[in-house]
Amino acid sequence: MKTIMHVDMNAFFAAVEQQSNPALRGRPIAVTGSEKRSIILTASYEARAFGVKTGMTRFAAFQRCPQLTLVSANNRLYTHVSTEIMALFQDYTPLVEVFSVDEAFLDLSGSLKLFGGVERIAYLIKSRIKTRLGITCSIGVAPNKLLAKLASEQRKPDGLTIFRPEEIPALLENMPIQELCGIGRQLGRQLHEVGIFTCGQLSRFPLTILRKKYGVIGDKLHSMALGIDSSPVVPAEESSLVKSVGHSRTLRHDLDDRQAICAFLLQLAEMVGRRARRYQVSGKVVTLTLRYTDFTTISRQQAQEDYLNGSEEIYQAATQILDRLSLDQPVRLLGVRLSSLRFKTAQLPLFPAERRQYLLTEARDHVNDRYGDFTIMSASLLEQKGKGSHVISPAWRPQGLRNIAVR
DNA sequence: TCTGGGGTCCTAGGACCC
DNA sequence: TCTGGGGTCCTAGGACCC
Repeated sequence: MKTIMHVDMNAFFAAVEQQSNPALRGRPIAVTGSEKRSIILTASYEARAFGVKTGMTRFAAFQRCPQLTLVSANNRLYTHVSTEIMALFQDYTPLVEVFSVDEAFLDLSGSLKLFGGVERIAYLIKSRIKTRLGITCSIGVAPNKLLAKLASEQRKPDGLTIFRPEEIPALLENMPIQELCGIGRQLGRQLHEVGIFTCGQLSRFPLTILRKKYGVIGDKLHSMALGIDSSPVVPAEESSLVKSVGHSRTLRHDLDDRQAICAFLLQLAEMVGRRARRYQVSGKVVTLTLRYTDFTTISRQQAQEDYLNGSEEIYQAATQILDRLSLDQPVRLLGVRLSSLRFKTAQLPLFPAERRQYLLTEARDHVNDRYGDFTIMSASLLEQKGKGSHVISPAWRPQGLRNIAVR
């Protein structure tokens, strides 16, 4: 039987902001992107008391809490704090899986004796994070990741919940299904429709019907309802190669002018290309995503003849896809993604023209790494400089793709 | 002043080959 | 002189996570 711990920072972005600016402490604040059309990324507990939640528009948030203070997300600060926290976990086990910027799983099966039990490890982690960084976390402990995550959800903020193996069947019997990681709005609604509200009910529902309706997900649902999860805690150095790299952006104003759209695509292609080059991957498939004014969203992908990671090549591929689409409605979001990736060692091209382009890109990346994104860029990007806000996504992982270089 | 951005995985249909 | 199948790859969309 394993001992898995899930650590979840409480209102992470908001807590970090309140810690770094004492004037914000004890007050309802919310972290958002810098753009007009951005949403609430995280609300402080003071703001949550008013009903302010992640995903709300600023407008909706102010309706619920007029005295709300909005703070623009500070990506660098959060990654810095996150990296410190994740490093601290390493003191207790090398088996740390970073699940997101503010969450991690720790396999403590081999560390319990050394540190005197799981309660003590939880106490040490909590107090060290609190002392060093001034923020709190909720911790869940259970025999597997699914249950550890469920446990950490039980008490917030600053909670510690331990699910002992013998208590689990009783705990699950009346646990609402949507508390399980993997059952979202859609699945939850569908299961409710057939009268399944608790894990107990789900576990007794005929597996054959679940399979018929959900395929492999049906099997997964059944075992989840029983609290079964055999997935291992995978540290970054053992995690698999990244599958895709992409960026998307909601525009400040909807656009229907092809030239203006292309200018944004160039910016996105540059961001995608640069990240791919930094990770030393190239990809065979380029995907363009468009969201129209009415929110219908389409994606079109195209396999390329060769693996590529040059910004210009990605841009060309994206505009080729754009040419196939009609722009009968203004566009509110654009996205570019590179997938079917493979690890690619840097190799100087053979032909002079390509070689020149390669060296140019390398030099440009070097300058941009050193002096900031878009220090050197295409002339057509000039008028947009600074427009691309770099808001960190909560799904960001500190280790990123570090392991790729090892392969 | 309606509705972000980074990913992964699964499904279903069609093309194509044998 | 007809409607077989299996396998694989490609594509689009949607559900889920944070």
